[in-house]
Amino acid sequence: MARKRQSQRVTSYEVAKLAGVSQATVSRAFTAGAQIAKDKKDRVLAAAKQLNYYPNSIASSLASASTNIIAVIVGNLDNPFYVESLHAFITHLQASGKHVLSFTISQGKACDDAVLEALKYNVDAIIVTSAPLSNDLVSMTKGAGIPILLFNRSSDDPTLLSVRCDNFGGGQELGKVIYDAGARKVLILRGDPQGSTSRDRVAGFRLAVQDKAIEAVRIEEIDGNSSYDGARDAIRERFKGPNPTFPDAIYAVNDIMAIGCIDELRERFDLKFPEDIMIVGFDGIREGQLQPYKLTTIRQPINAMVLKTLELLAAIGDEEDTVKADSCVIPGRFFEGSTVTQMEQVGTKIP
Amino acid sequence: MARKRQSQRVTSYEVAKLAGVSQATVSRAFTAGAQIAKDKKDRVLAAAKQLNYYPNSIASSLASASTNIIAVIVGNLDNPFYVESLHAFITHLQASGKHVLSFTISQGKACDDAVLEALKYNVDAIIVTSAPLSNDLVSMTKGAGIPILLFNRSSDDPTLLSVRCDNFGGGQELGKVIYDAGARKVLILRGDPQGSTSRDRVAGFRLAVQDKAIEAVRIEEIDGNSSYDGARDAIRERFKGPNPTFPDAIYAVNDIMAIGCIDELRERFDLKFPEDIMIVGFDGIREGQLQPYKLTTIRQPINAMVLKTLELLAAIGDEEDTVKADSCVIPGRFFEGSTVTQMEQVGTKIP
DNA sequence: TTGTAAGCGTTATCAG
DNA sequence: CTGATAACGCTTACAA
Repeated sequence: MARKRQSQRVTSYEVAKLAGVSQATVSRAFTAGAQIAKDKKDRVLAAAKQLNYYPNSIASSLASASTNIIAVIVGNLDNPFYVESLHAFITHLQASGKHVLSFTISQGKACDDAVLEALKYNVDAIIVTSAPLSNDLVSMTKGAGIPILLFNRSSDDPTLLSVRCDNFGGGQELGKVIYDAGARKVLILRGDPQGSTSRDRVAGFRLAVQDKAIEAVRIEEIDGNSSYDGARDAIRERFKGPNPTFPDAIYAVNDIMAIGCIDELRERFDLKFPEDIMIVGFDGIREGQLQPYKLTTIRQPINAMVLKTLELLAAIGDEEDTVKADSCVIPGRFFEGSTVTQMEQVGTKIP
Repeated sequence: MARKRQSQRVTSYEVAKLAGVSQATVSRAFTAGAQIAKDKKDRVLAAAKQLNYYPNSIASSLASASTNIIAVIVGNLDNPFYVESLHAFITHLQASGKHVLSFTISQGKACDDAVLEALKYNVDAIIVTSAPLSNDLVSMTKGAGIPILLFNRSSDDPTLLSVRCDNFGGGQELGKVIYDAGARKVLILRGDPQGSTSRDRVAGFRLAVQDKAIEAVRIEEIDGNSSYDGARDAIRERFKGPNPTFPDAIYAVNDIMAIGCIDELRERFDLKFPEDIMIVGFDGIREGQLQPYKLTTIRQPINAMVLKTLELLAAIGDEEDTVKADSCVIPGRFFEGSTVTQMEQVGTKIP
């Protein structure tokens, strides 16, 4: 049964032979914390270096339980927030010797295919950022014993762990700020109307405004597709026609849409922020802090969120069920840019 | 030799039993284009669905030659260009049933560790974007028979395939544009002084300017670290002190530095572009086209570059050596923003 | 077209 | 602490 050798890759057997030990000993030499005498280890490592040997992680994945691969499914790399998140995941996982298998999902599509692929590769965990997930797949991952974690989104399924920013609380904070600044006519730019994130951010905002509202506040909501272009389109549509009237403030549920708003309103109407309109966003992406924007926003603590996620992952590994979902909502931090100001100074173009 | 079963994952043996066929037949049922009778295949697939079976890619990777995993090593996700590139790689590879194992490298560090990790996982190929690579590692990948491709950078090692934009040509084009606009005093903001990319872009620019130069052009070069912050720092340092004099034009060898320049000069000196200073960048990242910038630049054809890269990969798979490196330099396209104008209209603050 | 069985290169168990 | 050896779940020659 001759079989063509698929590559010239050195195996632990060859190292073992050269070092004069068993293959098992070679394996131990490359396993941190394994029981092995120092001299043997040195001998093995020397032989390995001489032969240019490095362990075959695929073989080790097959033989052991774990691949050291984490699947990260990113919904939408057009939104810098997800880029920064992916970046953080790669960096932190790399630091702890794990690897990231990245998937992207086109807007609006379910991430079922990606999850299935991840399952095939026996990944240690699946992290889903912002994309819907079918119940079938969730149960398959459970069957496979592979943890799924949601990042920056929640789910109706309470058994699914999720790490996210306190979207409701952040929305509230922005609502207060906007109300206190004197805005009484507010336009909200929603993201994905299906998504929990947008919903919570809007709900928090509305609650804060209503709590405060001795004076009535008129709120209008439109959809901005969670994207720069979507926001520009929505704004263009909303303020088309001659002599549009503008609100006192705009609340975009994420920064990238806020930037889209600003660009569109500057370009078409030469509006000034905050003099003509106030605007706030949510996320704290870097673009929002570029000099022409200096956007007032809630900064999501991406690093803390990522670390929390990895912590949860570790916890799941240890004990099956002691994981409490409560602690997985992390507060964002208000960031004062220069797109909100006291209403006295605001000269809106409203008749 | 009892051994604890590591998971409840269904194997092809169980499917085989249920379907009343051999395990090999199950394997064939899941292999596209395999020789198998339709009725058997249907039977197998039905059994698989019933048991929630899906193939184990790790096992298949071990048994076969290929993992269907491509390692993509990204130097610097702070630069949106690399983000867009990574995005394109993930998208296109996903479309052809491959997977992306992502690595990032901290600024200035070699990507040797990442390459070694990739080798351990027996990836089908390694794509390196912008990070230095030691010769040892290159020879190791050769030994392992794993192709390495450079993306957006070249190397002294002529055996290394590389796909990149025509940096020299793009630099030339920008040089012409700047000269023709009337600039005679130019500040160049370099990126990584070691890197081929920055070097070629500068060389092309200088050549074009010298070719044209009936009038002498004064060129000064400073380093911007290829980053937004680096550019701001460099500009701040360069124009510190009272009454600085400004050049006619700035050539930042990438867009993200150009944006940094603009922000810094706007914030500190309230300069207008192009009225006070002209500026051009290179890359064509989305940020450069935001309304406050509208940066004149050379747009790198990321998609074409990525497709070319994957094409090369496929070619390497087929025939070992027929790959010609010539065709791997792809021209960029000049994009006219609004940061260059005829010098008559330029009123610099130079005494 | 199908089944049999020998790898693929590790890890993990167990006996020494 | 070390070595022998059985998995791990698949692919693939080869025989039927």
